Amino acid sequence: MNISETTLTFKAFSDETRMRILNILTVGELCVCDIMSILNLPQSKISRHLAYLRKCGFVKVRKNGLWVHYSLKKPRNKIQESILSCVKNCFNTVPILKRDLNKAKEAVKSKACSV
Amino acid sequence: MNISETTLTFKAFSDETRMRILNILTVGELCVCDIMSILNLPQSKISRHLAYLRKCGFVKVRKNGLWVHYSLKKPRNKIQESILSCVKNCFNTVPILKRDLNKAKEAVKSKACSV
DNA sequence: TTACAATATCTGTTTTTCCAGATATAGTTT
DNA sequence: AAACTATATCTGGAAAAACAGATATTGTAA
Repeated sequence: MNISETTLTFKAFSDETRMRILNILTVGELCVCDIMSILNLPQSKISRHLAYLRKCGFVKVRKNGLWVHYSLKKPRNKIQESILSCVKNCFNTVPILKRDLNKAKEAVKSKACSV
Repeated sequence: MNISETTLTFKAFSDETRMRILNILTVGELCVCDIMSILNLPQSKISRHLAYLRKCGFVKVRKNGLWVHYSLKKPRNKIQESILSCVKNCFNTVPILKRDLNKAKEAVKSKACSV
């Protein structure tokens, strides 16, 4: 574990859009269009930040036809692990993150039904 | 707790210099000259990042004559608290942070003796 | 094979962040 | 008060990151 890997981990969360994306991915796998509609942000913005998160190894991708599904990767080290558990425990104290999370749960639930 | 405060918390740790400063402050109060010699970085660089950390409420200042002593503030919310405990638990897996920490402990110890 | 839909990437621009070196400020000592 | 010391801030510039809108790519469906 080196220091630039460590700062990278924090950088992932130091942008509002990425923080919101990482937050909602804690409920499970989502496709880009889900993320767009949950966060209500333009597609190119979402895609750009997802590319960032992919590059620094925070999320993984599953392609299925036209859809690209994103989910959180298993944490690779203690720091990522500990920060992710922080996300899960603390972020419901931030209104917008809490709201996003509820929408995300609905999206995941309705998906499970339709299968 | 709002979201920009949250991203700010992560931004504090998303720069190598600031991460190293926050890391060594976990051992106790240090003055700017201590920090300079522990991290071996130019004074203006340290000062600039300390100003940043001051502004976003991570550190507090105690002036004593010519010296300015910095220490960590008590965490203001669950997120800061949880990240700081992450610092204390995880950062010894990062060689440079571990080394910094040992130097910092010496600095604090020798200070305690001279009083 | 044409049209469409989902996602990714490119473009040009603006904003933010970081830096080294210079200068300013404000206590201390002589 | 002059010289010195510790620290803070300013300057100008470089690099990185962000954005919206346009375009490209790649499956799918007609």
